[in-house]
Amino acid sequence: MPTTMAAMAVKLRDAGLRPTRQRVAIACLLLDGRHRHITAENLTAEINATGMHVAGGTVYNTLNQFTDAGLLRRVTVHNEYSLFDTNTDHHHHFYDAAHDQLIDIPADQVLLSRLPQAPTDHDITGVDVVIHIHKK
Amino acid sequence: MPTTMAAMAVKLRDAGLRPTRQRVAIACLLLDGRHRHITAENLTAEINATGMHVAGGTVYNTLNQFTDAGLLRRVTVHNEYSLFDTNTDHHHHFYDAAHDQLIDIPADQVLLSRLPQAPTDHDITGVDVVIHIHKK
DNA sequence: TTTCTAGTTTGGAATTACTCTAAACAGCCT
DNA sequence: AGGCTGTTTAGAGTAATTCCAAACTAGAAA
Repeated sequence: MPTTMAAMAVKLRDAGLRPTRQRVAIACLLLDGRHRHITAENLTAEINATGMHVAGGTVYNTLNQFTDAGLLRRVTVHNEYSLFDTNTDHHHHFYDAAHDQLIDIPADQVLLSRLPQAPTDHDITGVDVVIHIHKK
Repeated sequence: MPTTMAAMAVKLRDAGLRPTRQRVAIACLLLDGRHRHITAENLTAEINATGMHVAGGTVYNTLNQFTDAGLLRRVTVHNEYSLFDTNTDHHHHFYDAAHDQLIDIPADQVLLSRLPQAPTDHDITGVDVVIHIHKK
């Protein structure tokens, strides 16, 4: 399964995003099928490691655009900085605050057998379960 | 059930916090038994409304100290600013991102009938369920 | 009651994550 | 190639929060 730049360009176009050099580069790093959690800072470092340069603002814009397009998922476990999950399938998270570490939980390992009714005139758009853990 | 300053001083002392003027004032506003969600900015406005003044840094420090002492609970639904919940009992939340609105869900309205095992050497310290909703 | 001290508050500066802006640039259609 | 429109860029700007060193205070002790 070669994740070529051409394949990424197609993926971006399908998502309604013009495949620019920067977006393709970031897509190659993030949308290769591997499941990871990444920050803007973290991503910038990876881009730099490949020898190329992308402006800070563009990194933020791109992460937001990918998220809006459904290519990434924003994970909210603390309010210090944004975390993006390359796994957009339905799943949940363990979070160890002491080590600021996030671990995926497959959707089938959490069973919500009772959910409340959404408030009047509202639809449920998603259910996030965060299980806080602490090292013994 | 009068929520006197003296009662608040006792509550603070029990929590291991020296009952200073500022902390008692904030406790009177937040720890009176009412369930609410509040931000630092919001709290500052309320303090000002009573005619007293508390430095910005102290508001933040106090909210953090109350949270560490278990008198408040930090709610993480976005990463723009911190939200504190005066309800420290186990419960969950509806969150409407479009209106940045948070609504409590009593614990018994969510039934988690299957939970994953915590990673090796880790304990589960809490389970947060956030149900994202959107106005029709 | 005065004194002492450790803990607290203060205002302002510093930090941090992120957004905005206006000018340069690059896809892509023709 | 030409040109329109969307994108990138560097740097300035913003907003929430923390840090700092000096002034203050609660509470213990004298």
